[in-house]
Amino acid sequence: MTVSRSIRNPDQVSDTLRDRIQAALDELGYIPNRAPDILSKSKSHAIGVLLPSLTNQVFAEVIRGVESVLEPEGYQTMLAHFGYSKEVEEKRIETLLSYNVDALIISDSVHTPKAQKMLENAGVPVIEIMDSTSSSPLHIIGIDNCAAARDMTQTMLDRGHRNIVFFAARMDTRTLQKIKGYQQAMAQNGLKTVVKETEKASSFSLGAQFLDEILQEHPETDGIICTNDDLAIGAIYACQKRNIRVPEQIGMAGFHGLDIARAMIPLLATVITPREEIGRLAAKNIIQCLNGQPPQMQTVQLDYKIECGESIRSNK
Amino acid sequence: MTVSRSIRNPDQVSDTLRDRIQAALDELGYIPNRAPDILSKSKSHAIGVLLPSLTNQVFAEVIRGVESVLEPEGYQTMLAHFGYSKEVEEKRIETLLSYNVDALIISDSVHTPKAQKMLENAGVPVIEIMDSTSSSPLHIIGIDNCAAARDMTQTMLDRGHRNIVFFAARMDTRTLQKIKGYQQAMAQNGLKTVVKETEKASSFSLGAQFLDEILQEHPETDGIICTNDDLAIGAIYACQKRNIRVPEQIGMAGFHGLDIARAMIPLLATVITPREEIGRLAAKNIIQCLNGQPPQMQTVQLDYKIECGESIRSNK
DNA sequence: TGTGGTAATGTTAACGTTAACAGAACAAAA
DNA sequence: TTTTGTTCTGTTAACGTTAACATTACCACA
Repeated sequence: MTVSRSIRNPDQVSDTLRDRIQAALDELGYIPNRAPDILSKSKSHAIGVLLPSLTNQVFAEVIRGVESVLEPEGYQTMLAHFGYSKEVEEKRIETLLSYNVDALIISDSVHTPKAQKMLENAGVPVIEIMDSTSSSPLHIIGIDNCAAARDMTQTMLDRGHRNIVFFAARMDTRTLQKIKGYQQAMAQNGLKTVVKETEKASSFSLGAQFLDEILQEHPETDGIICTNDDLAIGAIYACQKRNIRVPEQIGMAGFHGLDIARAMIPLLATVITPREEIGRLAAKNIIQCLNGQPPQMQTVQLDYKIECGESIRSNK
Repeated sequence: MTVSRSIRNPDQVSDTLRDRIQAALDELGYIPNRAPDILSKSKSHAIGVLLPSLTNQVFAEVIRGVESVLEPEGYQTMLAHFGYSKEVEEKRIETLLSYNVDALIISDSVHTPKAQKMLENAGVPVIEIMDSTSSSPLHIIGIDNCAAARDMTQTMLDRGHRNIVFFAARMDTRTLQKIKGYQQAMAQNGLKTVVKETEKASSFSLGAQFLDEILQEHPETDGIICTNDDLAIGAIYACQKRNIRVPEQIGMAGFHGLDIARAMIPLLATVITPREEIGRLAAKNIIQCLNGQPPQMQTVQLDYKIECGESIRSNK
């Protein structure tokens, strides 16, 4: 007990004893064990973060945002990812909760029934991030993917692109929202929609492959909007190989505004999303909950920004 | 106790009771608590993985490799990163060990004295990954970064590039090894070396900035080898903006072979590193240790591959 | 009806830390 | 010397699960 005190409340222990204890700790290389604390107080000082993918740069930046807040507060981030599979997500939720995480940040609104139940009974704060249009009863922090895609489509329409196609991948909630926004904008202008889709992960090569296919299936295509930058960049490279001029012959727009999109030539038209800010806000919200302050808002909707770059036609 | 048995050894419990228990578990949404097990057996069924960065795609792929092995074995991956800071690394090692991880995968050989001591006294298997030339006493799985950089430099020299400069960032062990390899190859050919370096993270924009600077400082430069693909790609875009022909005027080589490097135009010359394989092997090694089999080899050195792409001059 | 055996269920202790309380040591004042 | 107060150190119990052991229930057979 005196050792414990000497670590946590050093001034309650006499100088002599504290020095002797410290010497012993150093010699032994003592590392405190968190397990008993977790056991007796169900407080792990760890926050679970559940994302579809870690390879995806978008989520890497969300993590950075989360950690920038949690770390100075003394919380450990416990990462897990589920590869876009609801069944794996269910297992991951169970694992995180079994480690007694103090709160949970998740990134989708559709779950298996069992996962849904676990989240309801978790007994710890749960926050959903990424898409603000989610119908989930949880606290939500994200952007309106539907509106963003609608805006980007309208921007392309305004600049003279007509036969615009949507390239989708990983048909998750967010991609479905983007497709919806694209369809709304096209419908408003009385244009028909074409969506290329796959359950596969998005990648540069998938963008190139989709471009080849669309040239066959819809040679009239003069604009493409992609569910993310990878697809758009892959498609642009494929155009360059085929001597198709971007944006004169085909305009190209991505989503997220990754570093590469903002460095490449031509500069990619894209929707810049506040990924790091989403992570930061989610973490702040969690900290508030854990400190007993109920969070103010049910849903926090952040702004996105349409960046026109050089890969869609210029205004008029 | 009967509930515990009904979960772990269902056949030792009568059918009636098992059904009643299951019904209760379902109703309550029971999630087992790992803390007591961790406490009484010091077995968390979690493996700590400590990397410099998660944003860096290279490490994201290492993680994928690690998880592809650990997950089917029923182990949870506990990720932590330290942003290339030895002090943060020390804290992270302590945190991971305080959660009773069953093993540790680390990615550097230089640590603070305290961190060093913690690793020695950890009482769990520790494996170091990434650079096989490390002098650490631990089990090591990685590639010979020095030889890889030497090979790439020699390849560029063979193809007529002479005034080759090295672009470095994040001066970690691996980058230092690469610089060493570059210097060896240049010295063998009686050429003088120029290294641009910074403690900042590598990025596309840093590559562009370095290119601008080197054009000022060493206008005779006709080849650049970069510590990773990001820098090389940023530098190539900067060349394109300045109408400098790659590879005719300046040859450019990266490191790692990221997706984008293998999709872009011109195809980037790069060293393809077996990142996912490193992760897989490290995890397999850990599993072996935990199953009581001592690993065969102290150091496992994996192969890299020189990919010439289109960004260095063609052979003769 | 008891006897022996097996199948099913129950009890205890252990893990490491700390809150809450208990006790000891010491100094200063009466 | 005793009393009082303060500072320091010690004891106990709790957290949830499970291995190891203990007990009970039940059935078959003598």
